[in-house]
Amino acid sequence: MNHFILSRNRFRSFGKKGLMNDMKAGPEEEWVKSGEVRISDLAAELGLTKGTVSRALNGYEDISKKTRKRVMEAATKRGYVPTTQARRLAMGLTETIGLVLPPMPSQPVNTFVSEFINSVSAALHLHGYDLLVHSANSEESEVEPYRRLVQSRKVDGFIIFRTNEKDPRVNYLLNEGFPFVTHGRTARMAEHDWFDIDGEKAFRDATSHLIKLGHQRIGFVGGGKEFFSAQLRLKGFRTMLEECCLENVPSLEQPGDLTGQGGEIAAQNLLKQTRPPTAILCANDATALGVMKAARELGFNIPEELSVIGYDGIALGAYIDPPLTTLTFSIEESGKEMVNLLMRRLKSPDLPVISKLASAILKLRGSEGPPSSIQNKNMENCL
Amino acid sequence: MNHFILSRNRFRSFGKKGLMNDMKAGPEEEWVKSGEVRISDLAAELGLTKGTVSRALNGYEDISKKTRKRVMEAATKRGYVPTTQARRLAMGLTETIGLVLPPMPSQPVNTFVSEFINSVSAALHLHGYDLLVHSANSEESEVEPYRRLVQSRKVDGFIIFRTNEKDPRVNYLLNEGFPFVTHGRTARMAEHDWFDIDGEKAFRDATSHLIKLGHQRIGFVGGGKEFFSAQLRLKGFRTMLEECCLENVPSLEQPGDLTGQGGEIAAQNLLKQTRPPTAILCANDATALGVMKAARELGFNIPEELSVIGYDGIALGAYIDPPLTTLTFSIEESGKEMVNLLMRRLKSPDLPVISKLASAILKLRGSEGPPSSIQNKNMENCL
DNA sequence: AACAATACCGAAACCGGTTTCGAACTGATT
DNA sequence: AATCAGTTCGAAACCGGTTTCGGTATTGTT
Repeated sequence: MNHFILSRNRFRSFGKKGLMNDMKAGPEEEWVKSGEVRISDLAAELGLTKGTVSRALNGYEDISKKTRKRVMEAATKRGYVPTTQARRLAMGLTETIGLVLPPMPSQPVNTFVSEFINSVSAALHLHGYDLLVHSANSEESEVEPYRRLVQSRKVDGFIIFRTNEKDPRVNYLLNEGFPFVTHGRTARMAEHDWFDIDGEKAFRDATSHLIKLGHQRIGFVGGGKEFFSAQLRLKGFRTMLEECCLENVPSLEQPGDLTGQGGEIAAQNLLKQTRPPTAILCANDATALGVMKAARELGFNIPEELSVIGYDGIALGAYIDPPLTTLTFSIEESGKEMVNLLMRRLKSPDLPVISKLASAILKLRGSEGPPSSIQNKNMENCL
Repeated sequence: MNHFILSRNRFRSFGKKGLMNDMKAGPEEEWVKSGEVRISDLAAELGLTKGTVSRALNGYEDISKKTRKRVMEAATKRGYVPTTQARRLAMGLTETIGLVLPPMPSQPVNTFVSEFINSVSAALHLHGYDLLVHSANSEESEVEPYRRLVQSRKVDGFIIFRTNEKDPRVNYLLNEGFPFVTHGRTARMAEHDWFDIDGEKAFRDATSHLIKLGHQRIGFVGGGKEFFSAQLRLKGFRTMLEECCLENVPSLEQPGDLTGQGGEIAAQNLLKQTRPPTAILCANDATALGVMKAARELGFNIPEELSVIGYDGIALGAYIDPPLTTLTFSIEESGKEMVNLLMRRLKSPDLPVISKLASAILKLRGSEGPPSSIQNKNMENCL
């Protein structure tokens, strides 16, 4: 009748830290909540040691079929689930990946972050890993959260996104030899795994599309110089201009900051020129929205008098007037691929660095079209 | 000279699980990475036991000032940081809160989730808690992720958002006696802590605003019936109509699904009526965007011929034409307050249930105005 | 039937901390 | 000098698992 041998820990109920009240309750009482069975309870109930139970549950070969069956059945019957903390401590790993949210713009406009978290978390789950999301405190250094997570051994690796060309987080983790994958390239991309969207190609495509429509004066609103991705987009723009023998006019390249406000300012600078561009390429959709707003206010009709193209593929772009043509990519794929890269790295830390480049596609929605007055002066030379 | 006594665990470097290569490296070598010092190392170095070191670091009273100072200094010098997993196992808590992302709409338009996660995570950090973000697998039951997290004891509590009136997650956790706080009310709100925005009042305000502008036929596009919040918004709308002696026309209340598409369909139903409304109130901004799109396509000028008001306060609303008037609230405050409620609950599980209601404010941006033909038939009776 | 090989399980160490208990030492009191 | 209370720390148990090692019991072989 040793059916209900209880370890004293049974009474450490959730968060209450063992207020052993009501200990007189009979052993047959149904006060057992899910997850309150320990491996030692199971072992005692079966007349085995916890080592044996553990091996039986984890598929060791030196357990007889009969015993294994007994153990498995008792485990499911009693609803035994191993305590994660204990298992992880014993195995010397955390099965947790850290993701530190970069400081948010005060007016966040795109849903990348939530979609990305969703996708990463789902992919991690397939590997038995958890996602720890940490927010960056703008008071302190950018690497501080990473340092804390590494030192307290809360995570086995990191997912980093929105990389800068010279990225302190990357420097720290490389120096520490700690596993991570970035979404976006960095100056040290040869030393770490990364996933990125081919923004250069994307902007070559977009530029080419505009040129084929007949545009010859194309403006560009960039992102912060610190973002590698923004530079690459600019590079794609320039490359295609050159390829098509179009002059690169410096005044048509405006800096931006990836926000709507930045787009407004940049658009004013562009459209108030004596010969304004007939099309504007924007480093992201938020910028494009700012550009469209400024264009409206300055009396430019889109797309008749001004074509606008963004980057990010935000869903909202489909609902504005005119719907925003944009470069879009799969966030879900990004998350999955990054998790694959990271899992590979965790399994075999000494494998050579690899990377993956995915492409964005141009989603035509209507904010671009042929310029009102087509002047094909130089076109024939090239196309 | 016992300065560098090393426990064998020193060599369990990150993820490699103790491949003790290079053990011949001299003790003076600088291969010690951050976070690789264990409490036993510290104890040996100081000629103390780990129990003593632990108590010294945790401020127990039975440690002499001299010893405490020695320990603290050695700890900072060697960069000792306790291993979280071990500490948590010993103390019987996880210091982790779970947040399960509900299934995402295919075209998410608002940034609530990322802002919310950011805010919750920051607030939790102040209390020494971590945020575990889990994504819901649409294949399985809604409560399954919660069950797993509870049983494997990965979290001490939950943050739940986007509640339904009858919410299986809430039922499960209440039954389990597991701590949680919801963002949004439920049918069992008397039994659990919750935080919510007063959507009813918000929609009374918005409706009142429209009525004062002269509108008498006001349409409403709701959210799914399962969402309590959507019902409350509808209730606010109806209440204010009644209060102002306006007839509640059933055909002016259209169901929606909180998406842009849903808004489009609902708007078509409303605007194709023989006497279309002069204003439409939408359960959220995504819906409002769909409504505006449909209105444009049907030739309604906004706000001259149709006023539109949304709810959520998405930043993008400021960049469309016309800028979307909306009801907005502080997501940061939501996160903070919810964390406060949850921390209180974790500290003293038996305290009575409390709740907090915050209010949304009407952010006028331009998508509403007086109706083109003002007929003040019934107004004088009420105002 | 004797012996080696194998299957199966218990015992114990371990992961890295926290916390309880009691012993040794200190200094003050009588 | 003996007693006593108060400091200060060591020893050991504990959290809940995993993994190594070795000892029986069983089986197979000649």
